[in-house]
Amino acid sequence: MDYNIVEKENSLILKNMEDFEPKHIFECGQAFRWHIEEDGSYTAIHRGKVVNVKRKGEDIVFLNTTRKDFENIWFDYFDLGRNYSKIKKTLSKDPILKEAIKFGKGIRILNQEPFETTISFIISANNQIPRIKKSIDLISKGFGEYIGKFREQEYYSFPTASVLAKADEEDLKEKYKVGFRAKYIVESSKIINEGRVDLNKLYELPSDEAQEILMTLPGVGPKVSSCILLFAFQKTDSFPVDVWVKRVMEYFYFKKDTKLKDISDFAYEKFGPLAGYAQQYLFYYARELGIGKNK
DNA sequence: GTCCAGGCTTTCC
DNA sequence: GGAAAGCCTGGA
Repeated sequence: MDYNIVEKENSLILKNMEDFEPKHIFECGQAFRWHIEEDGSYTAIHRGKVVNVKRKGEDIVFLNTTRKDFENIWFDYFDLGRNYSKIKKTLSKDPILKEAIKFGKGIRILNQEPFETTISFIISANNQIPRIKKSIDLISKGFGEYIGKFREQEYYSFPTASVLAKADEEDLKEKYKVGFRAKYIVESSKIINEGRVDLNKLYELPSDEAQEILMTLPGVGPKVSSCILLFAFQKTDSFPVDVWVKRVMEYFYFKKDTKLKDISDFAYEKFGPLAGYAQQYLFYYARELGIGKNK
């Protein structure tokens, strides 16, 4: 995408950023490692760096970073090489997506780290967002490395597979609040650490083959693997169906109770390689409006 | 092979 | 008391 970047003392400013809304990006459920500040800005952590982003009029302001880190890390993380106006234009041909996009027009799909994303979405199963965030923060603090402070808040990296492979299940369960998912976390970390599943290989594979491999990990089923594919591997044809997406799809498209597999098949037929983006707009829309909750 | 019920930790509403 | 970004197991 084309954008104008301006450097000031300790900040970078991206001028006229229409397709970038920090609230939409961080609160559309794709990421858990962010902190909302009192001024409404968001502080995120990725690849050992901490950045703060905020909308200011037509611009987006990045704090606590450098031009070099922006180019090497944040450009990719925020998916700035992609033209979201074009994606939204295509999806808006569908009247329901058109409405959904109005609510989440500043959504971008982040490119997150594979291992962290895998464990995070194992934790997400049958769980609630505040608690998911809490567990991930505790795990980072307990097993990760100290990175630095920003506005009195300390930030830690997410641990590696070799570290989590040695974690104690009872500890994870009780002190880190992951409950029954503890054994999935340790077992999956072991499998990845020993190279029985090579996450880096998944970038090159088509979505269905990559999904099959991910689903050999304990705690990883259809929904969790779809999230990992979409949020870490840029498999944008992946369409995770959670309770919210199920509700919103049934409410608008099917008008009846529908099986998860039928919903994701339908979405792939309808949206093809843009299915993943469609899912994010629909998810945000459904949650913001509480669609289908009282039926 | 597919489908489905029940169980799972704990928090939040 | 029920639901929560579901998965696993066992049985039909």
